[in-house]
Amino acid sequence: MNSPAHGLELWLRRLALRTSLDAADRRMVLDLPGRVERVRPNHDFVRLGERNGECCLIVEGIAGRFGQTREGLRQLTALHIPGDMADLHSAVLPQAASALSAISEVVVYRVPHAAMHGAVQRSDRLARAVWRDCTVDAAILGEWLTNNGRRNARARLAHLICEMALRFEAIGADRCAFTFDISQVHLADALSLTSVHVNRTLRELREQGLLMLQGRDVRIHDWDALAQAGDFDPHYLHLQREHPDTGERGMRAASSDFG
Amino acid sequence: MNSPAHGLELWLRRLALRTSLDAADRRMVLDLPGRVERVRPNHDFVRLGERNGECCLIVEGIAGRFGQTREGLRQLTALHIPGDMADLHSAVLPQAASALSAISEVVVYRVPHAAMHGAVQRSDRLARAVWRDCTVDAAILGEWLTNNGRRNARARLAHLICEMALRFEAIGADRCAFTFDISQVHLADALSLTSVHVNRTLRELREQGLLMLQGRDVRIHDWDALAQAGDFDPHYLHLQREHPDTGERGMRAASSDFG
DNA sequence: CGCCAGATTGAGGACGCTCAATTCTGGTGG
DNA sequence: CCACCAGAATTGAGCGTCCTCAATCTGGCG
Repeated sequence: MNSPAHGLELWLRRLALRTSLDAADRRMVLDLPGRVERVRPNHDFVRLGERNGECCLIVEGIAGRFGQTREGLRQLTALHIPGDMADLHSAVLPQAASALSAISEVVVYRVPHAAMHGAVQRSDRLARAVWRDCTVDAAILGEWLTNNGRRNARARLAHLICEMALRFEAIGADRCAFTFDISQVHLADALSLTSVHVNRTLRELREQGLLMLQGRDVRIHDWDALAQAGDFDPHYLHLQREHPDTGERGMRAASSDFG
Repeated sequence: MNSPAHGLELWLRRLALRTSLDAADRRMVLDLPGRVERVRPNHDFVRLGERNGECCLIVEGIAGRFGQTREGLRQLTALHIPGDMADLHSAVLPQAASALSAISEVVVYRVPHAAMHGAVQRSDRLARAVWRDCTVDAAILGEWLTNNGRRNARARLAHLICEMALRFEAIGADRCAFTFDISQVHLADALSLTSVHVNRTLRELREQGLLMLQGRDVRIHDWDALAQAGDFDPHYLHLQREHPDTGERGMRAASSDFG
């Protein structure tokens, strides 16, 4: 349904969130060339170790970055939704250290590195915004490490759902009722759990009246309780235009007036 | 012992690993202004949520980036050694999403963001190298997530030791005999384990003749076996000047002729 | 000599895993 | 319209890795 143009708009909106870009900057982003590609679920569109010459903008669907052990155990190290430039870092580090794979049916828009570098060289503001976007991905990664390493299954799952809710909200969805096209196996890969345990934990959250996840649809019944259960502080997502410059964080277990 | 100048040299060497920087670029890096600060073990030098105006180059000692849960459980999301620009990303995202803390006695060199931006604006090559350095940190973070999420304690510990060995080697140490000034509590924080379990696992590796970790000194007796035990593939560290452009990775369980 | 942080060891418990069977769901073709 | 199928979700039973809670030991230092 979504077009590459819409994907670029979503990305631009995020870039512009904390940097003031002028009309020329915006044009450059929206005019980024590329080619559209449709990827079936569970198919890689960036293979491990391959040197690739494009950044992949997610236009539609959910994509994941996978790490893997010798024994074949998989770990999702990132989940990407429309408007995410999934391997922006490949612009400066073309040798992929992890694979990108479609989780649902995905549409990507492949933007040549050369075009990306061209845009970034022509505008310092844009360069900074792009670099920052990379940095936000790293901040999310750090939060995932803390989440998976130091919280139990229930909190972990709640935390991930909260994160995805806010990220979907930022691209126009309803925070408490959105489509999240992912299987329990993939949730397990993201959370360093097994799908069996994800299933039981999901049931627990459902029975406690916090959320429902049926088929592709998430419905959050009690945002505050879910954020509390997930020990969720949305700061790391850097979704707000401006931070209250108080030095206070104070948004632990984000209350529902966030945003 | 180390001077800020030496720290900057180490950092520059890494920047220059994959980008050809000219004399002017090198000068700009080596002339980066800043102020030296000594930090005692277990003291934060970048506090959570505080907006800070400098990037911290580690000149001496070991520093760590910490995440934390509501209950106070801590997770190390990065370990930094001399020559690391520990919070380079703060140049574009000043609101710290995690704290930086000294693990051993640490000397940092605080470089004002303004100086960093100035250098980066004056040279596209430098801009790209700096952005890439940020990206390598993210690649390491991703590997940590996979490591902690999908490997058992023994492999996890072996993997981390291998990583640190190569990173120390890159700044002049001996891969198989180096000083790693860190407590078992901090190792546990890095590996998402408890210190008790780190202790037992360390003993196991010692009894199997793989390594010795006494006091601050690591001695690796059998590199190949340790890399095998840790399922260690050094690619993600991006320490080599050039990658064999074959598309083959082939360095799983890095053999000792790496580097 | 006393103190303290860190390392070490023991015993018991729990959270999440493994293996396996069963049910549900949506899509396909007859 | 139904039979069929594959993939996903669900549930059960038993188990193991790692955690918790101590207690003890060690080495450096005032």
